[in-house]
Amino acid sequence: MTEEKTEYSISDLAKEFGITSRSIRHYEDEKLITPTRRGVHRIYNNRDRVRLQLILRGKRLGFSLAEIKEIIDLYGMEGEEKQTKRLLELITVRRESLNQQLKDIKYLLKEFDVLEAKLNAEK
DNA sequence: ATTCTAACA
DNA sequence: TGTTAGGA
Repeated sequence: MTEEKTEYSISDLAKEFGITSRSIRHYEDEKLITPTRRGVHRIYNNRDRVRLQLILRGKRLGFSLAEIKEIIDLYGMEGEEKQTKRLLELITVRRESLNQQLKDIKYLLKEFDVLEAKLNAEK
C-alpha cells in the first residue's frame, strides 16, 4: 500500500516536473495556483499538483498563462460545458495563430531562396 | 540545507 | 525566467 503524499514542498514539485521553483512562484503570482502556507513556506497538496500539471500542459500547447488560468478557473464550476466551450474557442484561436506563423515561415523561406539564388548568380 | 521576498549589470 | 542578495 503505497500511501500517496498529501503535501509537497516547492522543490518537490519543481523536481518532479523539471522546472524551477522560480516558475512555480511565478504561476502563483499570476494566480494560477494558490498553495497554503505554513508560516511563510508554501505547502502544495495533490490538487495543486494537478493544477501545475494542467499549467504545464497548457504551456506545451502554446497557451498563455492568462488563458490557462481561464480554463482552470472554469473547472469545478457549475457549467462544466462552459469550460469545454471556452477551451474549444482557445484552440481555434491558437490554430489560427499557428497557421499564420506557418504562412510567415513559408514566405520567408521562399524569400531566402530568391535571395540566395541572386547571390549565387552574381559571380 | 531550504525556502522566501524583492529586485535587476 | 534567470539570478542574486539578505533573512528566517
